[in-house]
Amino acid sequence: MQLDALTSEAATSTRPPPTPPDRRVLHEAVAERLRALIVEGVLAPGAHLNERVLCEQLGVSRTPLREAFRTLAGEGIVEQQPNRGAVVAALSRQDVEHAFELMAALESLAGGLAAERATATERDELRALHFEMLAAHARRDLPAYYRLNSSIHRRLVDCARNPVLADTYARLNARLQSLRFRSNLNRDKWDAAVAEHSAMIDALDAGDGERLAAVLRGHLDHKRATVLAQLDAGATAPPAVRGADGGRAEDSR
Amino acid sequence: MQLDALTSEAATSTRPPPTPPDRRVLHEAVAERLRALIVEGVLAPGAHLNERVLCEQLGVSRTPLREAFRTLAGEGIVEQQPNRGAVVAALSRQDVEHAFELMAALESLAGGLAAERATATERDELRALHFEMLAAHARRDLPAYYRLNSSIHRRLVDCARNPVLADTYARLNARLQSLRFRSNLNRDKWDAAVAEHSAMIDALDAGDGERLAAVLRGHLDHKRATVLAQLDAGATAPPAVRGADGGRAEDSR
DNA sequence: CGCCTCCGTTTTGCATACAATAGGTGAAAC
DNA sequence: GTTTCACCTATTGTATGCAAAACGGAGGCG
Repeated sequence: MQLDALTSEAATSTRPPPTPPDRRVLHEAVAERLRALIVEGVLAPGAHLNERVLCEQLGVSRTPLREAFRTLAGEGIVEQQPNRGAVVAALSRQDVEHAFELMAALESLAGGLAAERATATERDELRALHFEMLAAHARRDLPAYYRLNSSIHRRLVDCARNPVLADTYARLNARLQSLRFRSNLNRDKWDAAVAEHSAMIDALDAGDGERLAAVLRGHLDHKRATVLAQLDAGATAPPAVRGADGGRAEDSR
Repeated sequence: MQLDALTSEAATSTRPPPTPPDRRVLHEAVAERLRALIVEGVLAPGAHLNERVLCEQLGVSRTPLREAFRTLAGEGIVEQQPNRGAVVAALSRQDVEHAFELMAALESLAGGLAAERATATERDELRALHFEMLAAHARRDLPAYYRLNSSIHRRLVDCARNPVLADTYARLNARLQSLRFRSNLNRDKWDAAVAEHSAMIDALDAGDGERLAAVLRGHLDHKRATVLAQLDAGATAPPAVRGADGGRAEDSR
């Protein structure tokens, strides 16, 4: 497995600040790269993160890698055991239930606030994204659907005008991303989720925070059930994805 | 200013695992020490954390110190600016409002769950702590009151049987600790807070999650008002506490 | 035959050395 | 007198080297 080094533009030195010239500091770039690898499932939950191996694969030394580990540990994405290295955090079934329990509270809080605080522009943009999501649904384009779905939820939370809430939500969401990434939806559940989203948008436009919060609670409840069903189904046939040390991925707790 | 090194027991080497033999790994010990210094206000909000200075004062090298920085940054207690070092996070008035908005949601969620899930033992212990708190209140022992108050809230959250929630709560609480540490209470507000606590305990024992959640929302609302009032009062006469670089503490955002 | 211990290897934790960036100070030019 | 540029210093970011702890296996013992 080759993870590609971080210097994606080694020879092109003739542009100081074009888009992002390189990533500002190395340990942030490393953290970002690792985060992506974990979310994509390349680094499986429970996988042991060998420092030397990852250093070679990412083309950095251990210092920025270890700082990235601490960053990700703070986000709950990896867990560090003293003198025993870092492993990709593995969510147990209960962890998922707990996370969704909290997520429902966060989103319903956000929804209630968003109904009061969202600007007309924000509502319009959310409705636009909603239609894009309907398009993805109609095309059965699951990746696009997920992207738009996440985007809608994130923007809704942003409408609550509470950065502390938004940050907490993002952090919790990050921990669940790796689960959702490869989840499939059966048609009925997908249709139901889309219908709930329509109700969300309606409640938001109506400025009915109570109703929006209730819709979100229900929506999250269904999402939780879907993810848990997926988890149970996958538990019998765990995906054979390897960690950074060559496949010694341990089981979840 | 001398912050004392971490080896608080340099000569006493004749006890391998008594209480904490030494702190497990250095960077965790450093993080804990820094956290304490920040909560106690020794390192003031906005203070620049000079690596070399802190290294000397804590008696460690830069590597574990920097890892501790990342840990604390993940907790939102310090902020790291690329190539410009770390500063103690300074909460603006709005940050405090946002934090309490979220805190109220978290605690009311926890309360609702705790009313369902708390064991008889836990209820008893909470009631016991409540009486201890009443004692501290009667004695006007503010430090003891704060300690018991925090303990009660933390245990209540624990009763919700949701580690993800508990962790999120703890993280948010940590960010607010430095504010509450030196807050004073006038008698009326103090009495009211104690009365609310009594209502909390009663609702918990009655198993009335709805009522408990409502009491907690009100309680947090009052707490927020108190802290904000304190903040506004303190804003005119900021405490002259120095950072790690000798007093170049910048203003909050 | 199983378990326990000892030793070698691997891996993590910490310290230090080196490189690069930012900020400040001084001089020179306008 | 003010502004600007260049250099210098201080501070952060990265790499590497060394020490300690943990895993793994071989051998011995019960």
